[in-house]
Amino acid sequence: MLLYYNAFNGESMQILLIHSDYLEYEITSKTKIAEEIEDSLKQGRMEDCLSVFIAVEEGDDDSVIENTIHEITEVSKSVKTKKIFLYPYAHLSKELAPPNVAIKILKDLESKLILNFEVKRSPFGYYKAFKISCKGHPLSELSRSIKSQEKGEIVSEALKAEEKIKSSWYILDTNVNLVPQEKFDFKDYDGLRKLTEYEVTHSRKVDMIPPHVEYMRNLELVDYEKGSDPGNLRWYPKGILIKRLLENSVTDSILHYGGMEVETPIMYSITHPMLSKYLNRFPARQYIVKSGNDDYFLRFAACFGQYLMKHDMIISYKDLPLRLYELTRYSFRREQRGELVGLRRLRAFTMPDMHTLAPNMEYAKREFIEQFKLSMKWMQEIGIEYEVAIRFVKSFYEENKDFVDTLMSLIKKPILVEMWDERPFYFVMKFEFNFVDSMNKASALSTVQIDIENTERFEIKYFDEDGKEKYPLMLHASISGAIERNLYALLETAFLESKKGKKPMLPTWLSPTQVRILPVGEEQLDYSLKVLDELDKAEIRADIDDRDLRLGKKIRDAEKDWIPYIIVVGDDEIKNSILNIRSREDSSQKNITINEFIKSFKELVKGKPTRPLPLPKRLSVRASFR
RNA sequence: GCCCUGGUAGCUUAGUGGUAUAGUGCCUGCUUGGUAAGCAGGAGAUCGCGGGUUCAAUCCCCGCCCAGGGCUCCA
Repeated sequence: MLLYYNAFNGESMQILLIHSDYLEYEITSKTKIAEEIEDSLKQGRMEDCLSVFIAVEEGDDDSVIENTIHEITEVSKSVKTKKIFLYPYAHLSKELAPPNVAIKILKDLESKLILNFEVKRSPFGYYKAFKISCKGHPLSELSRSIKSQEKGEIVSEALKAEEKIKSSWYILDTNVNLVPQEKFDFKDYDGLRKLTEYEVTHSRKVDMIPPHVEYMRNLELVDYEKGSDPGNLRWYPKGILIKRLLENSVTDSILHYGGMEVETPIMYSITHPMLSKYLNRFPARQYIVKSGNDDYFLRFAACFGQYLMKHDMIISYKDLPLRLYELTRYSFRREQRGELVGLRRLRAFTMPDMHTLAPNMEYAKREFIEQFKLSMKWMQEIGIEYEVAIRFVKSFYEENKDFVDTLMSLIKKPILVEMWDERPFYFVMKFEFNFVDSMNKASALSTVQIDIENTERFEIKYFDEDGKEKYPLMLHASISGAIERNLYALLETAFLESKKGKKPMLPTWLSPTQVRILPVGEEQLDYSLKVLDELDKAEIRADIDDRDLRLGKKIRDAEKDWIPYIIVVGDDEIKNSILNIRSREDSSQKNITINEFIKSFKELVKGKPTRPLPLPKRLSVRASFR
């Protein structure tokens, strides 16, 4: 099994630090476990250095390296030296690591320390004569135990491989020329410039709480939940309304496209042979759940359940393309603590996940293009601006340039391209639609990938015309990307608009309260309730501010709630059977009849799903969630 | 996960080695009003959690938790 746990308490690397006037050594003889060395390493001397004697213990792994560097750095600061002498010294421990592990850790340590220090290392596995002179001041002799990571964590091979993979960055211009990223003129492409900077150089200069985090909490949509693991949120009624509308909307579009909706378990056995192999080809960290004595991992997408389902299916070439779809509530990824932010990066998130089987690459490409279009349509429907990134294995690009032409003819703007020398994951190509937020951070929403290895791994087969069983190709698609991330993009978009001087708001079809009725005083309440009833019958989410407050106050509260339409009901309106309506979008006021309003409103939200308001309609009896 | 910064009523926040402001929200009463905040009174805080130093800790020290930023990473 390729998975590994680095963990378990107890093991630690032992180090002894001595601030020395000098340390010198000379090899006397070789042991069986000696590393190969050059002659220059047979003796050595360093002056005014921090001598670091090290014993790598059983169970130590890479995770001790950073901690050791940290310790050495701290001590070197306090004794004010930039010279480090690493000296393997087995006698510090009774439970030594295997020699190959120890050598690797020592070398890694050396190569990382060398970035900030002058470093010498004596060779591993030799008897050596050495002389040392200890400075003798209070801080000059220190010993430390460096622990491995304490908690069990599974790091997939793909995650580790990703660190090593070489990629090149280009911009595909509108003439479908591949321009090296640094040579492209970004003048008219600010969003793409930000995406590229983010992806290539990772440079950003920001120092503020992300606007969407303030919004999500202040609007009583979503909040942090201290009682859970970080990155698992609590959703209030208004938030869940928006979430459900987005979910229903994307599910509808996928069902119309031809996805067959299924539901699969959220946890799978860690020892299942097919699954554990796949875990290692996916760049994510997992949650582990115990059931009795068995370990299960929480799914990070709908892949597992759908693969296992497809494995058992009997599929003819006539049935292709075959698309299984699930809205994963939830997908779990145990992201690093420091990566989690608001709605942008979570440990539990909702994602529509569709897997399409295609008999060959031509077919797969055709599907890819259709799903690319479907994603474009989604982004357009929720009104989010995005930048396109495509990632290829180099050889795939060389063989499929025409395919790229087609994508460009659809998107008609420059695209960021990442090209891999070799294939780090299970896919040869993917696209993403990236949203760039108010802090110039980019994150992926829609994505489709062409997978060339998993049908074989999971023994997913179809019967071809010739009656033989074959492995199809498979596309992974998340048409909208994570639903939470869609809301993040909507809120950040609202913030970006507000910076331009517009009032921040959500699209009307997603606004929890779409219309608020404000009776000027108590005498208008009965009439106002009738108006509310009419709107309710028309399936418009309306509520009424029947609290004993001044009108100005009620208006202010409605504005703070980003309500798209405010209706004020006073004696004049009642007398003339007319509604006074203020629109948030353009701050205009209109006097129209209720039927006119309903008609224009329905026109505006045509084709969009709707749900009732999940809160009391009278504000006077509505509790606040925070 | 590591590094940096922060955590004081529901929310926003002032402040201090001798347990603490204010605004807002909430409750009560008064008021009745036209497009972003009427008036008054009241309740509301183990100052994130645990330990240490001290006669005394919300404040100083250590550990932890949570959040934001950086590294890293992605739906």
